Amino acid sequence: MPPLPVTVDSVILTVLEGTLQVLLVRRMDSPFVGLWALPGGFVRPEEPLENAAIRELRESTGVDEVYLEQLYTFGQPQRDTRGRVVSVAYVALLAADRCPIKPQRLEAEVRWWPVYELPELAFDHGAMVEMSLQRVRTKLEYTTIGFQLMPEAFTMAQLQSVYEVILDRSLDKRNFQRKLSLLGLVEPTGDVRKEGRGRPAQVFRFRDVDFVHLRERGIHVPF
Amino acid sequence: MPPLPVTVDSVILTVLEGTLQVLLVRRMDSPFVGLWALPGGFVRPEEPLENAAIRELRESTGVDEVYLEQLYTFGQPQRDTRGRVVSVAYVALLAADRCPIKPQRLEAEVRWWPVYELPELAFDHGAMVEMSLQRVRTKLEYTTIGFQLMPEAFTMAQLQSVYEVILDRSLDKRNFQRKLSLLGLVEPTGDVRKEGRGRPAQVFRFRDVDFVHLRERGIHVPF
DNA sequence: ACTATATAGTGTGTCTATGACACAAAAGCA
DNA sequence: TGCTTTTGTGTCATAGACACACTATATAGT
Repeated sequence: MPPLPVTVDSVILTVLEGTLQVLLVRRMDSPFVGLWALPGGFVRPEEPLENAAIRELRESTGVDEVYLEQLYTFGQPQRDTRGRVVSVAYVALLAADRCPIKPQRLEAEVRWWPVYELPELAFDHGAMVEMSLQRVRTKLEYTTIGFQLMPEAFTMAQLQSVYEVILDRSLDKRNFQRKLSLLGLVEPTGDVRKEGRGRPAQVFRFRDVDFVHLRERGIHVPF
Repeated sequence: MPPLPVTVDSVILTVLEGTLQVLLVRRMDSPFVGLWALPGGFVRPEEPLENAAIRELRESTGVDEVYLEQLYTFGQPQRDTRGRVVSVAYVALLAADRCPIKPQRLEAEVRWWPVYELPELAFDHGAMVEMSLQRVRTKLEYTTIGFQLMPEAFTMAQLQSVYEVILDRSLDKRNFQRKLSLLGLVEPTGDVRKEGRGRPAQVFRFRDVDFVHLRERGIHVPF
């Protein structure tokens, strides 16, 4: 049976400027020249799939050591107009403060796009982004992946805002905090943070909590 | 970039004789000659991945039109000793009464194996089965995939037994029925079924309920 | 310094879901 | 007829979910 070209494509998400954003690169080659696409590329002969995703991630963002999860494999014969290519899609979550790519000008070749205002995407990359959003929203409810998007130290308001941005709805402050302290996932560092006006906020960090425990404890995190 | 051979492998599950069983085929060729493996094969050049899974399913069981879901893509370079092969794994759920393959003698080349008493498996197929069990157990809690394993008409005891077999624990009869009727997923056909001794049981069928509703309604089905 | 404004922090009450639990009804069999 | 097997049914106690409003502490402007 003839072998098939295999690529990886990564949906790299971050929360920046109060919205969920995805990293896109502008295509320089045919097909879809000039359109925006997910960063990705061919898998090398002796390279594990995940390593390929990590490599592409490093090439496009300069970062590794991020949360990375396989999303789905897209294999429709017509998804690439040049010929059949099978693509294994990954989702990566990146804390904004660890990311060297700044919110950029519209002319740039690599930039963050708010997921609710995406341009037309090449290939089936729109479907990949859609699926990644569903996955992240769902996992936000029974895992701690949300933490991947936070800096080491943060305030409750920041954390809640990340949840709200991803879930695309507002949450009740008191219920949010109650739940979180009930879970014992965070602890105060002792510091407070003054950000312009308003009462200073306590600063928290994450405690090392086993990722899996949440589901085992039957805990649901949409507040 | 050199292309890679791509295969699909299917974890085909059913509930038979009171246990969850998976369909395995005995390997005739190298490597792993004589070991048991998941049914699978190479993806054809113009064939969508899912179609390849359906084709293999039909070839090994004689059935199509089953619940089929992509599980994960396995791409470690060393997973096949002959050379690198990327495998897209699928999970299929098959109602026992729709399946022509009967529980078979040990010598057969294709047979059901109880998932808790598996032989050594070829390649990384053991990991695939493990992952499929986790997936199915999880989805049992917030979707209606369990229904895929039932015949059209069934009793409450049968339905509960399927849930118990998959979750590998016993459930409370009253709580199970309360939840189920609360969800409005089943309706009595009006018939009763006499099975040997004991009071006859009401027969139910599934109502057409949108698959997605369960999660939207925040419903949890572990009883 | 006083006031206006902005943000942080905190508790209660209601409702619904969950889980534990036991006995009567209807059939077959001896 | 009575013994066995399987079905069918309700309550209560507990925990989690959700809705909801005011006080505390800082800055900015006058």
